[in-house]
Amino acid sequence: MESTVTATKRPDQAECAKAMIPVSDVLALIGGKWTIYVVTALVGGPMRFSELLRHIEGISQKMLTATLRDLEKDGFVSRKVTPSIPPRVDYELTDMGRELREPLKMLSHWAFTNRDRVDAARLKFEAAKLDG
Amino acid sequence: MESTVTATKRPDQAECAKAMIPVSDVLALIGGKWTIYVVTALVGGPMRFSELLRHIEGISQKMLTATLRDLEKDGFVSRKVTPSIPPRVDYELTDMGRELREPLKMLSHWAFTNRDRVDAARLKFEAAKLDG
DNA sequence: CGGAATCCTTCACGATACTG
DNA sequence: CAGTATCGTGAAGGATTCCG
Repeated sequence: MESTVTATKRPDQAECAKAMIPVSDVLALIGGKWTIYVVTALVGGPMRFSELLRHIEGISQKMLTATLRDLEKDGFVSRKVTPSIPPRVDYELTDMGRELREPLKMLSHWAFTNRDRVDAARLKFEAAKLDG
Repeated sequence: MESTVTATKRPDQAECAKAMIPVSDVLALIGGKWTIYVVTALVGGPMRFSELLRHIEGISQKMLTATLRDLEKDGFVSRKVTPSIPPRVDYELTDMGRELREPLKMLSHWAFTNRDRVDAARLKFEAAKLDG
């Protein structure tokens, strides 16, 4: 079956090269400074604009608006306006938005299990720099 | 055992809120414009600086240097100098760098299976904007 | 309340030139 | 060959003000 496979084949090279472009794309989609914070906040259910603003510490109203617009544009969140006085706008994750959680969980798991390795590498790098 | 658990608990909220910070960190680590290109190029094995420069289309030597420095600082790639004439520098993924492929594969898989959904959402968003 | 508009700062990135 | 140094640009993000 696999008698012709050589040890030097390295199929991952070409394979990953193709996959690289969409990865770059999705990174552009969720790579914004506040994107994952907004997505994560909405995982628990729909939220109003002002709720998000209070819930996500440090975000400005401008960036919240921009992030929500981008997420809406790409189909990750839906926007429902209730024309009352005062107006009410609810944001909610779409099905696709919720499915984002899977790859995000992978990333968070990786990040959590590797954070001290990264820290150690940084200290080592600093030390090596001082030694010359 | 779990008689006190209510239906409105939504454990994902708090759970994700904690995981959010490291996700944001790792996104900052690999969020650079060229980072995944460099990592992907190195998946096939060690490479010299000039090889990477030729292999990664469009990258400048400044950005390649900067990206490699960042990756080295965080422990994703190792740098081996051979003081010959002309000098030779080889870059290679560390174990941790190789482990990055798993979450990256998740992202690429997600991106690939969802790219037309994103496109559709964008068209719909554009159309809705024109309708007013 | 939920934005839009404006101004300003920072910084990532690109192009080019120079060096051990 | 493998960088460093310098300059310039645009986009991202922050603070503030105004509006329906």
